[in-house]
Formats: sequence, structure tokens, C-alpha cells
Amino acid sequence: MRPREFDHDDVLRIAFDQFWRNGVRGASMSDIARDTGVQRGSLYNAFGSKEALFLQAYERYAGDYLAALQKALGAGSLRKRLTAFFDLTVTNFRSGTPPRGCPTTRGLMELGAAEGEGLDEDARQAFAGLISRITALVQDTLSAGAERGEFNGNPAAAALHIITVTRGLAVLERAFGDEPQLRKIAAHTIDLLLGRTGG
Amino acid sequence: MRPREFDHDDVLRIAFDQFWRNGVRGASMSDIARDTGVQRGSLYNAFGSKEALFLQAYERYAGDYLAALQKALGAGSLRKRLTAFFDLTVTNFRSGTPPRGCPTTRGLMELGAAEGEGLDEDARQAFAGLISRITALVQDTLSAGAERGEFNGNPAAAALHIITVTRGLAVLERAFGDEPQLRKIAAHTIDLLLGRTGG
DNA sequence: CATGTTTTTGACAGCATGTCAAATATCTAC
DNA sequence: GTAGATATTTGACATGCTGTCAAAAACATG
Repeated sequence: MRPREFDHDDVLRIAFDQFWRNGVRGASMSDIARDTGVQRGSLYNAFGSKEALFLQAYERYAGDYLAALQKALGAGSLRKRLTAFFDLTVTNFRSGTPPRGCPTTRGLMELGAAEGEGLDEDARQAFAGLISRITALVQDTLSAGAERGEFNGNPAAAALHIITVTRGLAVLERAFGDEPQLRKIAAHTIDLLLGRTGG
Repeated sequence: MRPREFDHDDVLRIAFDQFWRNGVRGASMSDIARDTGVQRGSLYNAFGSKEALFLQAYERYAGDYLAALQKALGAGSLRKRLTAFFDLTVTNFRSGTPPRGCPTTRGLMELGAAEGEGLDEDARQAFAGLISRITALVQDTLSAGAERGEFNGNPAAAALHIITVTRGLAVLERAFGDEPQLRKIAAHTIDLLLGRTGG
């Protein structure tokens, strides 16, 4: 066999940065080839297609991001946990120069048809999978908070509400790019769920 | 002069349907040419570019949609108004076969760079403009409700919260296509803002 | 009926994804 | 050490996209 001349993980990292900054459709295989120093044909040989390359790169990101969220949700009062969760979310959306937004939300809205039909069903499942896992983390945190008497509502409904707000923040970030506004909305959401005082 | 062989408005309607179903990037000028019966070159002659065609088609849609929202927000108790608002929102996202989702949210997430740089700054402003106008409508409704004693919170903050949730609903619609779930989230949002009982 | 102006039409350039055959470089077996 | 097998690299190609342009066509106006 002839050995590969590039590092698999390096390519995934560099490719994902391209996808994140320019979108899956906006990033071209030529761009990725230029940035990685790997020729376009080699990328196709190694990954099969642009979508397959994206999926691998996305799974890498999803794992890292989920771990960071889990850590943010894991310490302090419920209010502190949720605050850390939203902080990390907004910071993630606003990372990069210029800010890159939310890759999950962007990827989701870039898809072809709706669920069921659609060629990029694999991508949709990857995006939906991360959202579901984040929702589960939040719900667990709320349930634990409820047992400690820090929250008295429906953890499932509240988690769904929170994930909805985070997706909305991703959209407003693209519309207005107003980071203080995003943080105000996040704080307001926590107040709505836990009450304005103490919590 | 030679007269135009097609109806300007017909083309805008048909083109927007293409954009709505397949996204701005996903819909090709060839598709629109086929559906309208107007040759590709004629479309470029009449509208200049795909983005310019989209912008005109989008403004048409935005005007109609805003009028429908205004009507939904204009009658009954505050709770009824907000319920009608969310109903219309979700129904709009789920219209078409297969459901077409939210064209504003999709268009926004399809854009190139973030605010400031980016070539499609005109499109971003069109999307942000509709979102801002909807937010203003909701805020007015909440303010009026507050004067009538139906709401005692901050109308500006609550309106921002509501618009954030609607953007989140647009994203979750693409992720899961679960319409009952969307309606539950909407109802829960109203309960959070107005209180679970009466309102 | 002739002239002028706009629309229409078809061909072209440039860039995208994806495919493929040929060339290349290493590993393995002897 | 050498020869063969095998996977990677490389460049050319097909196809589809946006956008441009010059030539042809069709109507309005004098």
C-alpha cells in the first residue's frame, strides 16, 4: 500500500473551519484543498464526497461542543448552570473573526427538502442528533435542579423551551450581530423560567 | 420598444415558490425559467441577477405575511392574539408539500459572511427588516395588553423573547418536522409570559 | 412604411462537484 | 535485495450553475 500523505484529523479540523465560516454550500472543495494542501482528488478518494467530509468534520465538532456544554452545566446553582450554558452558547456563535454563527443551525437551514424526502438525510440526522443530545443534557440539569428545589416546572417542557431559544439566538445572531442583545435575551429566558429573584 | 412577453408579478410569485421550497442557493435560474416559461436570459435582462430577483420576490412575500400577522394580532384578548400569532407562524412554516419551512430564517442562515462584510448585505437587511417589523407588531400588542391589565412585564423584552422563539421554531421545524411539538412549545411560551391560568 | 429601442435568444466564460484512468510510491513476500 | 500488489495521487473530463454579450426579433412611433 501507499501511505497517505496527509493527517486525517488535520483535514477534518481545517475543513470544518471552512464549513463553519462559509457554510457547507459556500465552502468549496477547492478552498479546502488549498487550506489543507491536499489535492481535491485526494479528498474525494479519502472521504467520498463533500457531504461525507462534512459529516465527519461535524461529528468531531459535535463531540467537543457537547463535552463543553456538559461541563458548563455541571457546577453551581441551577441559575449558574443555565447562565454558563447560555454564555457558552452565545460565545460559540460569536467566535471567530468575523463571527461564524451556529454551524448546526446554519447546516440545518441549508438542507434541501424537509424531513423524510431530501438527499441529505444523513446531515439532518446529525444536526437533529446534536440538538436532541443538548436538550437531554438541559433536561437532566433541570430535573436535578427540581429535586433540589431550585426549579418547579416541567423539566421536559422547559428544556424544549431553552433549546428553542438557543436556536432563535443563532438566527438573531445572523440577522443583527448584536451580541449584547443575545445575552439579554438569554438572561430574560432564565428569569422567565426560574423567576426574576433568587432562583 | 418591444413589449415584455411575461407578467412581472407572475414571475415573482413563481420564483418565490422555488426559493421557498429549495432555498436561494438551491433554486436555480434554470428551474425558475422552466416554471415561468421565461428564458433564463430574459430573467437576467429583467431582474439583473438571481439575488435581485429574490429580493423583489421576498419583498412581495414580506408584505403579505406582515399584513396577515397584523390581522392575527388584532382581535380578542392578549392570549388569543398571541395564540393566533403563533398559529399563523407555525402554519406558515408547515405550508406546502413537503412543508417549506421559514423562508426568512432559511435565507438568513444561507448568507455568506456575518453583518458588516458579506456580499449579500441587501438580503440580510431585508430579512432583518421583516424580523424587526414583526417584533414591533408584537411589542405594540403587548403594550396595549399591558394597558388593559392583561400583561404585566416588559413589552420590549417579551417581544424579543417571542421573536426569538419563533426563529427557534423555524429551526426545530427543519430538524424534526414535528408540528405538534412546535405548537406545544408555542403554547408553553404563552403560558410563561402570561401565566398558566386565565391570562 | 421606415426607424429606433427594448426584449429575446443562443453561445460563451468561469467555477463548482464528482468521476475516472493513468502514474506514482510504499508495503509485503519471497 | 528485488518484484509484485495495492492504495494514493494527479490531471483531464463531464455536467450544471451564474452571469455576460452580441446578434436577432418584435413592437412603438414618426
